[in-house]
Amino acid sequence: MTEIIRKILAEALGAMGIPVPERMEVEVPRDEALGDLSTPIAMSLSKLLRKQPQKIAEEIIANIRERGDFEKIEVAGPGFINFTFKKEALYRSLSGMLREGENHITAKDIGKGRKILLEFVSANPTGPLHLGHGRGAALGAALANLLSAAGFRVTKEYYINDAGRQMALLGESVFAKYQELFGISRSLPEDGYRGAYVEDIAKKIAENVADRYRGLEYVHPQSDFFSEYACKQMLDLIKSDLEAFGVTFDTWQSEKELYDKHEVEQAIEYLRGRGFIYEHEGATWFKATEFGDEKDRVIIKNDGKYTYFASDIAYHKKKVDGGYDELIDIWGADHHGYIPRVKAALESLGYDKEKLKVLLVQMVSLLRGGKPVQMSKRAGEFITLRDVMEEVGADTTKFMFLTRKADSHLDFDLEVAKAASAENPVYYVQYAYARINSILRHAAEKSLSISTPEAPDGSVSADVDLSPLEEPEEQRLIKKILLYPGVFEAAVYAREPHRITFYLQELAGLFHPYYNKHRIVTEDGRLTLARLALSMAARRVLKDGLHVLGVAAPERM
RNA sequence: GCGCCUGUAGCUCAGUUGGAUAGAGCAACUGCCUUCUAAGCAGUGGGUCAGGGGUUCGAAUCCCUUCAGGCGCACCA
Repeated sequence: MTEIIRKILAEALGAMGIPVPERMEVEVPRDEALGDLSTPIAMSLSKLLRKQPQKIAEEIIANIRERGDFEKIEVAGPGFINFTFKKEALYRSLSGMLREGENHITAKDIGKGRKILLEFVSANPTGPLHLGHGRGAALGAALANLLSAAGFRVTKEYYINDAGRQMALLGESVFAKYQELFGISRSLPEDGYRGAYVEDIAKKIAENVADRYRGLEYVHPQSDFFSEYACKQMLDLIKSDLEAFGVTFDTWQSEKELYDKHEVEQAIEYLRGRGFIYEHEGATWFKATEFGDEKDRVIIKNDGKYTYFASDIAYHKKKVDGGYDELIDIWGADHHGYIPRVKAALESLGYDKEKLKVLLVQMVSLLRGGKPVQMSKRAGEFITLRDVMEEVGADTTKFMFLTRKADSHLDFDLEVAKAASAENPVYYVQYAYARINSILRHAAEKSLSISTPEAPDGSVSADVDLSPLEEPEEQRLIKKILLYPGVFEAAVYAREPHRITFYLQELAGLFHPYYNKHRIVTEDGRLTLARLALSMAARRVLKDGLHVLGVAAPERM
C-alpha cells in the first residue's frame, strides 16, 4: 500500500516540476479516522518551496491522476495529506497477495543479488556460548533471513579465533586436568579456564589416549595436541549449542588458517609496500592514524608474536577479496573501540571503508528474580546459552532478543522469561498462527477451504469474493496485512529485524479480537469463504515473519 | 580525563530516521469458555519522554550542557 502512495506522489510531484525526494515518508496516521495512510511531504517541502504546507498539499492533491483507488484524499492538520482507500481497492490488493503467494513479499527484490558477508557470534572456542553470544546469534540469523528474503545473497560466517595465547591457555588448562585424572597435581595457568567443560575434555582425552601424556611437561608436541583437541571439542560444543538454538552458518573461517596460508604475512607485506607499516621499539606498527584512528596499532609485538589485529587485517582483506558487495560484522558492544582500526585497515588496503557495517549488540545482564546472576568465567561459574534454552526455551529466548533493537542494553530475567511463559509475546504470536491453522482444519472438515499457492489442496480458487468483509475488525486486519511489505522493506533498509517482531505482535493483536468477536466459519458460504481468505492471508504473513525471526510457527499449540 | 551506547508508564521495551492527542506487553483491578484453540477477548487506572537550554511551522527524535547507568580507551583476546 505504501508503494501505491509513493508512486502517485512521485507522479504528482513530477507533474508539478518538483524534484522527487529520495525518501518519501508514508506513515499510518495516529487516528484511523484520519485515513489509512498519510504523508507529511508537503510540510517537508514547505521550506524549499517557500510556501505554506497546506497550499502545497492541495496542489499535490490536485496533481494526483490516478485516484480511482481512493475514497478520499484530503489535507489535514498542519499539512498532512491523508489517503483513505476504497474497500474495493483493499480487496483487490488482498486478492493479489493471495494469488501471488510468497512472491508477494519478496517480489521487489531489494537486494538484486548483491552479495553480503555476514559475520556473527565468532565466540572464542575457549568455553561454551553465553547469553550475549545468543543475542548476537539471534540477531545475525534473523538478519540473514531478512536479507536473503529481500534478494541479497547472504553468506553467514563464523570466525574462529583458534590461534594464539587463548588456545594455548585452554590446552594447558585441559592438560592440567588430564594430569589430575592420574593423580598428578598440576596448577592451572594463571589465566587458565576452570569450567566443568575443561574437565570433560580432559576425560575424553584420557578415554582416547589413556595415559600416553601422563606426567609430561606442557611442551611441544603434546601442547599442540591438547590445544588442538580442546579447540575442536569446544567448536563441536558451540556448533551443537547453535544448532539447538536454530542458528546455522555457511562458512567457518579459521584464524589459524590465515597464518598457515601466510595470508597474514602477505597482507602485512602488502601494507608495508604501501608505506603504512613501520618498526618502532622492537615492534611492528600499522599507521592507523593516517585513516582516522586515535593511535597507531601494534601488529607484531616485540616478542615476535602477532596481535589479534594482525589477523583481523588479513581476515577483512580476505572478506573483501571474496567479492562481497557489503560486509556486516556483528560485535559485542565491548568491542566498539575496535571499529576505527578495522575500518582504517580496510581503507589502507585500498577498499571503501563504507563497505563494512558493524552492528553492535549491547550487553545482556542476566537476572533471576530481579537480582543479577553472578558469573565468573575464571571460577567457571556461569549460565550458558544452553542453560537458558533449557530453562526458558529457544523460541522465547530468541523472541526476547528480537523484540529489542540491538544497541540497547538488555535485562534478561530468567524468572520473568519463564514465569511469563504462558503470556509471553512469542506465544501470543505463535498462538495466532496455530489458531488460524485450527480454523482452517475445522473448515476443511466441512469441505470448505480455499486454494492458494501454499495450500493447493483446497477446493476453491483464491479468487474469492472479499466484499462480505465489512466489519471494522476486518478492515483493520486487511490494512495491517497489506502493510507488511512496507514494514519488511523498512526492516531491510534499517537492518533491524526487531521491526518484524513488533509488527507480528500488532498483527496477532488484531487477529485475536477479530476471532473472538466474529466467527470465521458460519452458515453463510460467501462470508465464510471471504473470512477464510482473510485468515489465510494473515496466516501467510505470520508464517513469513516468524520464519524471518527464526522462530517456530506451530500448526497447533 | 577522552570516546561510544543507553535513560520513555511500577517493570521490560517500541516509537516507521523531525510529524497530528507518546504506544505495546507484563504487573494491578473488573468481567467473558455449551459455539472454529481461554497460550485468547472486553474494560479500568497508569507519563515532567532523566533535568536545563537551543535549532523550526513542529522535537522523545537533531545540537549544546548537566546528571545517572553500561562499555571501551593494550606490545590482551
